Amino acid sequence: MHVSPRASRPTIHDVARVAGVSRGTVSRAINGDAYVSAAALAAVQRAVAETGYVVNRAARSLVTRQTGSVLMVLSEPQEKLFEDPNYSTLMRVAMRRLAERDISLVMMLSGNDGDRDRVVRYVRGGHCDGVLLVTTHSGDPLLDELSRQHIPAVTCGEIPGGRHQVPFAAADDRGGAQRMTQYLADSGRRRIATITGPLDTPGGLLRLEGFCDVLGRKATKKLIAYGDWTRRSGELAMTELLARSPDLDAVFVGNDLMAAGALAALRAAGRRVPEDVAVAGFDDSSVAMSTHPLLTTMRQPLEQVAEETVRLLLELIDGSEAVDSVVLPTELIVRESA
Amino acid sequence: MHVSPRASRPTIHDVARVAGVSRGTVSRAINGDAYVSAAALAAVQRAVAETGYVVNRAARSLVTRQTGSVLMVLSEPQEKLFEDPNYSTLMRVAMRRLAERDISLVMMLSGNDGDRDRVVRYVRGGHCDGVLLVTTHSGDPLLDELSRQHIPAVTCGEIPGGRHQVPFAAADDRGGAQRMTQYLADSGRRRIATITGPLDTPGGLLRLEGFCDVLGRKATKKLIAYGDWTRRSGELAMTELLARSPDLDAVFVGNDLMAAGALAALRAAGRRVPEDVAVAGFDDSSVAMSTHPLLTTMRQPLEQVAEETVRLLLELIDGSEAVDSVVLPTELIVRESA
DNA sequence: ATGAAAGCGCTAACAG
DNA sequence: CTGTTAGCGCTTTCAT
Repeated sequence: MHVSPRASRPTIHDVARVAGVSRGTVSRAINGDAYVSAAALAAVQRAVAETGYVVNRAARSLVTRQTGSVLMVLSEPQEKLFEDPNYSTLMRVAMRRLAERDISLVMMLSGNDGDRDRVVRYVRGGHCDGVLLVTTHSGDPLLDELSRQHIPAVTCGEIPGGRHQVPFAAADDRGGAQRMTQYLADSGRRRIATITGPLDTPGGLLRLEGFCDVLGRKATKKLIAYGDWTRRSGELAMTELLARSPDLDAVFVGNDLMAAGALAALRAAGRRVPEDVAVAGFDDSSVAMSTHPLLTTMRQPLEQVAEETVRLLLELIDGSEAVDSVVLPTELIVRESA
Repeated sequence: MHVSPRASRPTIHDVARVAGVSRGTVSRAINGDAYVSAAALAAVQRAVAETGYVVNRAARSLVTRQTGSVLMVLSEPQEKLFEDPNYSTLMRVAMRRLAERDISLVMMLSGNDGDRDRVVRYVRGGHCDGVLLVTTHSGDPLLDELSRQHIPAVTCGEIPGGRHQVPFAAADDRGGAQRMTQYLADSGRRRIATITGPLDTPGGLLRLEGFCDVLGRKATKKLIAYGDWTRRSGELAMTELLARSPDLDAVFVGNDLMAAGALAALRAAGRRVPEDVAVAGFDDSSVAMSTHPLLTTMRQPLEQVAEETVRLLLELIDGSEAVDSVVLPTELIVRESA
């Protein structure tokens, strides 16, 4: 006595029988083909409701060669993946916008070689109609595979050192950094230091460049320290800066999380913020509102960046040959720390 | 002149030709069937490498009626979705563990009715082999669909008011709350208040119950305020408590984020922490290390909870008729605030 | 141990 | 406008 492991679902055949039309007509009705009589359409709709029919995507994929899904690839080392609100915003927006078009979002990690291999196999297998890249690095073999297979792909944030021309949407990191540095200088700060993110990330590099654009020769090595976006690294970098340049009176930090770390280091060193040292962050993430003092920072239009990223991908999937990358303006948020 | 939109991929047919065997044999070789000669196996492997063959999942699904994918459903209103590290940990662990078995993770939101509908259709369509529920509420129509279709499902955190017996993995919220409340009492605190999470979430309800377990009749209405997990709600609730019970000397807050808000309210009211008022959180999330003073809190074994959740689901997918839910112990982390 | 052949459920080309 | 038909690429009997 074999019990079928799962109730078998109604097929297009059942719908055709109930509606009293052929399978071809059902297919046309379902897919919004113009050549369907009103009567047939109504009959099919009734039959679909009655049978509880849901299209079998595997069968459809087999013939259309479209999968109805988009792959989002997260390429950071897994641990610190989600300290950054960038990811969650993009994910949320992508889920919403793709769902509207009945495209499903599948997520894969690509932190180590094994992962990367899996992702390449997945893409090569044609299992998705497009790819959403997050923090991809320049040498990633996935980029080659993508262009070889002509799979639509976009990245959220520019790929650093990109010889590959994957379109992207991003905040104006460089301009934002210039703006903040200028603000610090305009406030009368004379010895302005910076703590950068990893220089192999666009945010890390571009924000440092913006800083240097404004300060020019005054941006000496002694005033630049390197972090990795984590709170802890900000704390360490600040301690180091204090040792190297005890007379600094301001610090532009590459992101809010590191700025929170810097604040802790400053407090430990007995410096008052902002009286002795002004501290500025970048992102306007939620931590900016939970530090003491409240953090002055550059707001990134995360939501918009995410929206644009997804829009770009959708356009490509819909057949656009090429799309233009977009860069969105940042906004200075003055609170207490600078 | 029609250009094919995408290079056509090698099929099992190509592999068979190159390997000099039949398609049936290739299929057996690929799927690890025992009845394949060593010679045939080697030939197939060589041919696969040579052709760059990757199985077409859609075709396979069509016959096996398995999809090789798991659906993760996020049922919170979209905005505050990711303030909670719970989600990201579960997602990360799920991606890793599922990838190991070549199962892909698709994510869907189910915040409003439209979303919920889509999810039900997706599941009804048989588009996934199992479902990972996150913060599902008791009345969710998805639960009915799941049991009707006999689709394996587990939840991360118990479903409140659950008549449905979906297996789950969770931290010991109630025990943890008891432990923390007891710690506060043992420290000599006499007027202990609490700020709860939403009572329709397991964490919200169970942590309040744990609080009441220890305090008994001393847990009066005047000492209980309600929040919604957000920082802002914690700040508001604390302000309210201070107005109602100015003599309180400790507060057990349902999560760290609200505790950060409570800290701000206390500071605004001129109370010193922990001298005047002890503050305790729950979760040991990253904000606990960025407050001033550092937050004393209960650590949830998030990573383990996630691991167990996924393990449970995989067992179900592998054919277990039923699995037991698991509850993991929490740990008291004493820092500066209490 | 292997080949041949029959579908899985669907779309699309073709007649009508 | 609609029915018929030929596959899409794969697994899985059934013979051999």
